[in-house]
Amino acid sequence: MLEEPLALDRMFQALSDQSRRGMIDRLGNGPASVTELAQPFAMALPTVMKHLQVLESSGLVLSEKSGRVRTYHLRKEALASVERWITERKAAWNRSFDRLDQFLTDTSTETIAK
Amino acid sequence: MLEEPLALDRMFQALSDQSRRGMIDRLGNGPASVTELAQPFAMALPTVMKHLQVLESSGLVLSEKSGRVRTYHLRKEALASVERWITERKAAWNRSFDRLDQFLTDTSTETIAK
DNA sequence: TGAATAGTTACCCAATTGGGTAACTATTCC
DNA sequence: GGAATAGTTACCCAATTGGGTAACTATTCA
Repeated sequence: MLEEPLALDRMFQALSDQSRRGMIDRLGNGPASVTELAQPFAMALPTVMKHLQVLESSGLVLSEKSGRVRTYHLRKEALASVERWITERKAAWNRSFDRLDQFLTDTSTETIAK
Repeated sequence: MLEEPLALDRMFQALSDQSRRGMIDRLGNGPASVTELAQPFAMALPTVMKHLQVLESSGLVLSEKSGRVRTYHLRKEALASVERWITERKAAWNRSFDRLDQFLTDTSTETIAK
């Protein structure tokens, strides 16, 4: 339950690059090899590999190699933990709005009560 | 409706640092000055300012200065656009699961039909 | 008006990042 | 066994990042 802050660091970092988000989108359609993932990008293969390593070390993606082909696939639970961070914040913000509402209500009631 | 990719880059980048996420958490409780935001951190003020500038240029946060005090506050709509990116992906993934389900169903029906 | 406060600017520095080439190691196919 | 394919390793490079110090400019308060 205790979210590792460094893991979140790496996930947000991994998501902060358009190309990497593109690779995640591609993987949303199912597993793919390095070459398939590289195909839409005007990048040298080793550069693509670095992006994939960033994604894998963030935990958003996994790979295993069979023969000469390495296949990547999504780890949806990881994306879920990013989502959790966001929804927790939204919840907290709404709570503090509620407190403000309450304060305003109390204040105007008092004013009326005078 | 067309999400600016570079804006997302900057938001995810801004969220990829624990200290910056801490400042966002603090701002969830209401607006705060630079000094207040700096208080929990063992960082020099100019370092804190850089974090705040990263947050502001990502659009997650806004500030205005009155007298000698600069006050920061959240821009919740911005966090919402990060959230949107994530929920869109989740939706897409579920759709591709549905297709897989359909495929498996069709296949087993065929097999039975033989 | 002078001291204290709040923030800002101008730099410095090492580590990381996102891009690249060249050369290499498996695997697989004819 | 040799060529083609898929990926990997070892480097290089400039720009960015996350930290810092020193010195400065408002503002506000006594």
